[in-house]
Amino acid sequence: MPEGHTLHRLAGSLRDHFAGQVVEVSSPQGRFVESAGVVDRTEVVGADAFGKHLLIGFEAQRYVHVHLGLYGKLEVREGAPPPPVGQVRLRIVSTGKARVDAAAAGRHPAFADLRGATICELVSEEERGALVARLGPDPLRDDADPARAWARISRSRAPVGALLMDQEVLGGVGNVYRAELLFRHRMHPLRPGRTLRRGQFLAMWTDLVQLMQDGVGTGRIDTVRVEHTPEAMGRAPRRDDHGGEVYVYRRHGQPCLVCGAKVRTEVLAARNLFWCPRCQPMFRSRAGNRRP
DNA sequence: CCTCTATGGCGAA
DNA sequence: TCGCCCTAGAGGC
Repeated sequence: MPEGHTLHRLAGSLRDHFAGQVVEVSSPQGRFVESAGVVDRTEVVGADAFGKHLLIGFEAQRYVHVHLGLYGKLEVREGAPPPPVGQVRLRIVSTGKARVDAAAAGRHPAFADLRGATICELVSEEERGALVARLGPDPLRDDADPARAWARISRSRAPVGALLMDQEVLGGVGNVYRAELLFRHRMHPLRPGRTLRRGQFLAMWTDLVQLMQDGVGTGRIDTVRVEHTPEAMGRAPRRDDHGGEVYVYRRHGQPCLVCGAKVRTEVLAARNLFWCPRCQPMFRSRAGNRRP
C-alpha cells in the first residue's frame, strides 16, 4: 500500500491517536530496542510525512524515522494491543497520560504496530532536516513547490517514467501513481523529460495533487474517470492488494479501458512500467489522439 | 508444503 | 544491473 498517500494518512492517524500523549514505545522483535528505550514514556509531539517517509516526533527533538519499503505495514488501531504476533519492530501504546491534560481528554486507548519496514531509526532534528531537504516536492504538502520538480525534469534526458519515481524529483509518487498519471496525460513512459512542455508538466502536477489527496481520503488509489468505472462500463470491480480502479497498472495483456489495445509492460530500473501503446504514443501530432 | 510477486530503496559490483 | 532487506498473500503441487 505504501505510496505517499498511505504515509500521509498514517501520519494523520498517529496525530489523532497519540499527539500530546505520553506513550510506551517498545520493540517486541528486538531490532529497535535501544532506540525505543530512548523515547519510551515520552510525549508524542506530532507526526508528519514527507513523500514516503514518516517522521514521528517526540519531545526533546527526537524523531522516529520510518520507511515502509515495498511491504512494510504500520497498523494504527484503537483498543489494547494484542500479543505481538509476527515481527513487530516498533510498537507504540498510548498510556492515557498527557503533559497537558486536555490532550488526552476523550481519546481512546490505541496502539501502533510496525512490521517489515525498510527503515526504522531514531534521528535528530538535524538528520530530519537533511532527509527532508533531499526530497523533491511532495504533491500532498501545502508548501510544495512544483517548480523545483520542473527544473529537474525539463533539464533531464532521462525517461519521464523514471523521473516521476525519483524521490529527489517528486516526493511520494510510486509505481501505481506513475503508471496512471502517464496514462491520464497520454504520455509514453520512456519519453525524455526535457521534451515535455511546461504546461504539460503543470497539468500533471495539478492532477497528481488531486489524485493523491483523494488517495489520502479513501486509502486507495483510484484513477479512472467516471465514464470508465466498473459500473459505467459493466465490468467486475478490481479486487487486489491496493483495491483501487486503475487504467493500466498491472493490467498488461488486458484491453485498454479507453481504446481496447493490449496494455503493455516493460521493466525499467527494476520496476514494471505499464502503458497503453495506442493512448500513450512516444510522439503525438498536435491534433493528437482521442483524449483517454 | 513450495514458489512467486509486490505500491521501495540501498549498496556492492 | 543485481542482490538484499524481510512480510504476506496468491497460486501451484
